[in-house]
Amino acid sequence: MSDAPRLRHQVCFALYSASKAATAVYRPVLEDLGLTYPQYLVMLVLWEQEPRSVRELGAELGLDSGTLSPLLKRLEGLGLVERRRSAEDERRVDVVLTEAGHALSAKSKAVPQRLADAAGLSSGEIEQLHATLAKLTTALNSSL
Amino acid sequence: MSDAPRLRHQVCFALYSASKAATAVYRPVLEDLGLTYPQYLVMLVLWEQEPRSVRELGAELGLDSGTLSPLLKRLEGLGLVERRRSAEDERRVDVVLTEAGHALSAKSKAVPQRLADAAGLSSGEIEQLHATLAKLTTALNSSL
DNA sequence: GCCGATTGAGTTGTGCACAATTGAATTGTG
DNA sequence: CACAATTCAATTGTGCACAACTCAATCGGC
Repeated sequence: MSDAPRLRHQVCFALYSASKAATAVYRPVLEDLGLTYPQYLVMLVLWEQEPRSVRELGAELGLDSGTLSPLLKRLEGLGLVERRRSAEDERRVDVVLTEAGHALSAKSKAVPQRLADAAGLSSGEIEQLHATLAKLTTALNSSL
Repeated sequence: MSDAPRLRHQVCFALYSASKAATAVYRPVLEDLGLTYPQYLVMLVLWEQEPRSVRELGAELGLDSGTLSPLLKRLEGLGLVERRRSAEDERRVDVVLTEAGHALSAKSKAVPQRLADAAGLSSGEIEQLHATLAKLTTALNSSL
């Protein structure tokens, strides 16, 4: 007993819980779009800029091909993206949005507000949280 | 392009990234203990108090039986816990630590320090982050 | 130009997360 | 007491995360 680390005192558990809670809030909203949360993240990157290689998507999101390959296959199955071998470098696969993929962008605009509404934090707190998380993530990733 | 939500501006992505980075820092440390991160969380709960029913573990961790049942089966396979039907209520399964499970507690004491070392945040920032995350998680979960 | 090293995407295998369902045990109400 | 409703754990199915590996394309040094 006793001097073992306590669950409620652990920042790692607070992060884990908050992250799960956030995706749980998004889940029903994204379900209306026909997307899972990681699929939504991929679409966010593509809505910013396309085409993107699998490699670039992985760098943005911190995911490897073992995660992205099947995920992109599902997005392609949904008719939202297309994959094609890059002409300049035959190792690369470029991912581009289909017309349906572009169209979904409009329907997605209301998504982030959902989290803000449910968060119960002031915009100042949100901003500070965001900054601290960014700093933390950078430090943790660079310690590996 | 345009007014689509941007990945880097999303708090949900900051949470997702930070949570993944934290478990990545823990992974090699926990590997020395023979545990995955969710298995470590379950052990944390049991080190605080046992026995715990599957239901109670799920309530503490926010996980359902679909996640816990196979996870506990693996912990049992490792010889760290035992499961047995509760005497008072035959629906419940009580999870108890084995001797090896108790012994692992001592080796786990150094684990949380690893994250603190890698975090690059002051203890004040950590504390504030923890408080904000707790508040956020409560608000998000109660909005469901 | 050749060849070893590296890079990029995909596959396989393990484990977590969650929805939906099953089936047994218990509870509540008539 | 009876029995419908609820609770609890387990199972099934889908999808994400990551390690380890394969294989082809490219790059670098000579």
